Amino acid sequence: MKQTKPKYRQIIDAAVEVIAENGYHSSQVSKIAKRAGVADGTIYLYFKNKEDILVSLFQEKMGVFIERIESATTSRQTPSEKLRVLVETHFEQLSEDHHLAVVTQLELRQSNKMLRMKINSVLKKYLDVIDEIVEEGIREEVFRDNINRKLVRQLIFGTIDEVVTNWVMKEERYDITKQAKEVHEMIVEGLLRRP
Amino acid sequence: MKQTKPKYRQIIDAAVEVIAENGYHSSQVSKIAKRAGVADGTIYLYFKNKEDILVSLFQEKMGVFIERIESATTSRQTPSEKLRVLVETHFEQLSEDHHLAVVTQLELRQSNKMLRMKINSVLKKYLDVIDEIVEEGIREEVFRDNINRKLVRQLIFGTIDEVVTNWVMKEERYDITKQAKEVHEMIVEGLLRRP
Amino acid sequence: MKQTKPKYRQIIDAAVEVIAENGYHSSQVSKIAKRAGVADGTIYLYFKNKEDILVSLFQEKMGVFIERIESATTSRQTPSEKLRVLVETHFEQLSEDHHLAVVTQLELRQSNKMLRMKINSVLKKYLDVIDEIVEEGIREEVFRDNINRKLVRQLIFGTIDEVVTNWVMKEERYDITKQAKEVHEMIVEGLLRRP
Amino acid sequence: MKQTKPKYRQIIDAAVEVIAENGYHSSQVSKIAKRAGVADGTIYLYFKNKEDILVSLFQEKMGVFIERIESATTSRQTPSEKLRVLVETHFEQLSEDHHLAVVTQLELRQSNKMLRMKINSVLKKYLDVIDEIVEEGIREEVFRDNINRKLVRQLIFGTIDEVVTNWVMKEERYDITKQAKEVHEMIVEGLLRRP
DNA sequence: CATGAATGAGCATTCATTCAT
DNA sequence: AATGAATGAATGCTCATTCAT
Repeated sequence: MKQTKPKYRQIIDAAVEVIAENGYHSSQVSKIAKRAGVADGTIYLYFKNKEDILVSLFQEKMGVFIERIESATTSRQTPSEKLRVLVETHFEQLSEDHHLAVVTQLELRQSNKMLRMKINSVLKKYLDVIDEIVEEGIREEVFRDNINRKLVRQLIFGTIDEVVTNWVMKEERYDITKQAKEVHEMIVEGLLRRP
Repeated sequence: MKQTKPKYRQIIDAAVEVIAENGYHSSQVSKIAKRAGVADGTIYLYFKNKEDILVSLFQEKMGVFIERIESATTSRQTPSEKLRVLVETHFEQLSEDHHLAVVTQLELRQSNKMLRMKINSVLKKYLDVIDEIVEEGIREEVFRDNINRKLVRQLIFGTIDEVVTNWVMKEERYDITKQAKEVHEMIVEGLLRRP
Repeated sequence: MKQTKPKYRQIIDAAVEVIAENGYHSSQVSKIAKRAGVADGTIYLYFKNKEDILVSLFQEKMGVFIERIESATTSRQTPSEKLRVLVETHFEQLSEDHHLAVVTQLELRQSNKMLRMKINSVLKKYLDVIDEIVEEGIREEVFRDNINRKLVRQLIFGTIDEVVTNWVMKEERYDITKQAKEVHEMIVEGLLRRP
Repeated sequence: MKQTKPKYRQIIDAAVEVIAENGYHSSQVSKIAKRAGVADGTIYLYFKNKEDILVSLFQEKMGVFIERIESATTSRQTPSEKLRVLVETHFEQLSEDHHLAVVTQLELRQSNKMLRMKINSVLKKYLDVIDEIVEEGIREEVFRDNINRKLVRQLIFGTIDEVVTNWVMKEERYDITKQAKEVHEMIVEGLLRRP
């Protein structure tokens, strides 16, 4: 069956697979091309260079990833509920895409400083979502107002990231989505304003 | 002045410097050898291969790092105090050794999966320290007993790591030791048992 | 304004420009096609391959070049006058077409042996013109009869070519047409039969 | 028999052979290394990059080439004799080293502008030798004093170069050293001061 | 113990040419 | 006739590791 997906997406999907399976350093352009079913040279019609594949990959995948989290946290929810949904959706998405989980948690981190800067700018949008929920929680007097917003964001993201990384390194042998509730409670526990 | 440090340590110190200054991927064995003041071949009398330099580096440096944290958390302290001291000592040590901070937070993460597994086994000891403090807190009924110990450890380590990484990526432009108190409070707030 | 020149000529003119501006090795077929305002594939409807563009270019341009020299050396002139006109016309034509000068003197020489052999067969006609003038000079007893005709031709062509190349390499910073008279005198001086 | 020549010279000699036999564009570094009996990487211990091999090759070979011409034109000779010896020595040397002749007359000319600039600066010394002989001839009132020194140099070098190139392109099917006398006479004929 | 010259596997990228439309 | 997306062969250079001295 001939691939009919636009080549750009075809290549990105191939890259995720190849990197997840072979690791970042064993993922030659030619291997990605082969998996995508295109010639080596075709890669360069759609991407500036190898690094551009990785940046684009991250942008595409994280774009969808973050959008889903944004649309899952609707206006009717309380800030705490939003955080719960954020954790849940984060875990679910990685749970459903094994390759993506490996790539984002392990492989893409071994890229050079330049690439990681670009990756961070993509992550910025995710951090903004967290910031907004936290801000809302404080405004609505659900969260304590004596917290350092930036540190709280780092706690939330750092915790989620560490939990996911541990899960991936344990070769995803347990169901991470079942931890969402606990992780959420643990995080919120420290944020709630006491009467 | 001729170097009199044993060559093993000489090479490890050179590696930290070279990696911090040039980045992981620009740190060739020959560059490390030159900085250490030995011949390229000499490296291989003390280390199995390049990866072994990095693993040893991490073991040596983290060994001291963790020992200091262990000895700073004495038996007279409460679990919460111990956590505070842990955060403080963590921040202080990286604050005092710029090279080490860059290497552990940024450069060593670009290593391959294999190397990072070995690094994780070194980190295990640190995580054990955290686990013990948490366990003690629960036992002494200071921390809630309905928490998931493993997740709490991931929250503590994930948060500290994220805070430090942010600081290093911001080129250490602020004094991270001043954040120790807040980070500690933020973490403990979620752990404390309520009356 | 739409190009109305036949595509064949359009492409050759584009090639001269592109090669003169970018150098031989940076003159990709796609760049020539773009300059000519045609698609890459169209090139191959008019030329067998890239080398064929260059050979055709040289044939076309040198065809005109040599024709002009032939028609400038009329039957009424003495052999020495003909040589003077030959040098003059040679210099003038390259002087008037900067791109052509760069391409013939510098860029086309970086082509491979095969291409240069073909170029030489184009030059053959020019060398014939020289031969004929020399022959006439000897026949008319203006030039010495103890000269080696082939060597004299090599002296004439070698000198003219070297003078032009020096001029192009000096970025044409002086008026080469002003040297025609001197070059001619210098050449003829060695040819003239002494009383 | 193990090669004992210093590797630097070994590689240069291999390069001359390989380029003469395969042409400039088919002379991969790996091919040169193989011929020199060293590993590819070894090349880069002695040369900065591929271009550096070619520049060094030209410098080394032309260095000797020019030195021989210089020492053959001794102080006891007249300017005209010096020119004769120059032509003779030029022809003889290329006659004795087929590979070198092919490389200097054909292959090295297809290099890029950068390389040719460097080659020209090596040639400068040769042109200086010519200039000096011409100058001496004029000073001693053997050559006419109304000649343009620069143009004369271009005539001498252009002629010699053209004669040699024709010989090489004719696959050296005749003995070029036998032409030295004639070429010399032809050149000097135009230079001599008439009584 | 120490040296450092030598090794050689490994890979991103370019670009002339083709061919389905 | 014209297009231009797709092809895939081809190569200079780096650097971890070895080993003769």
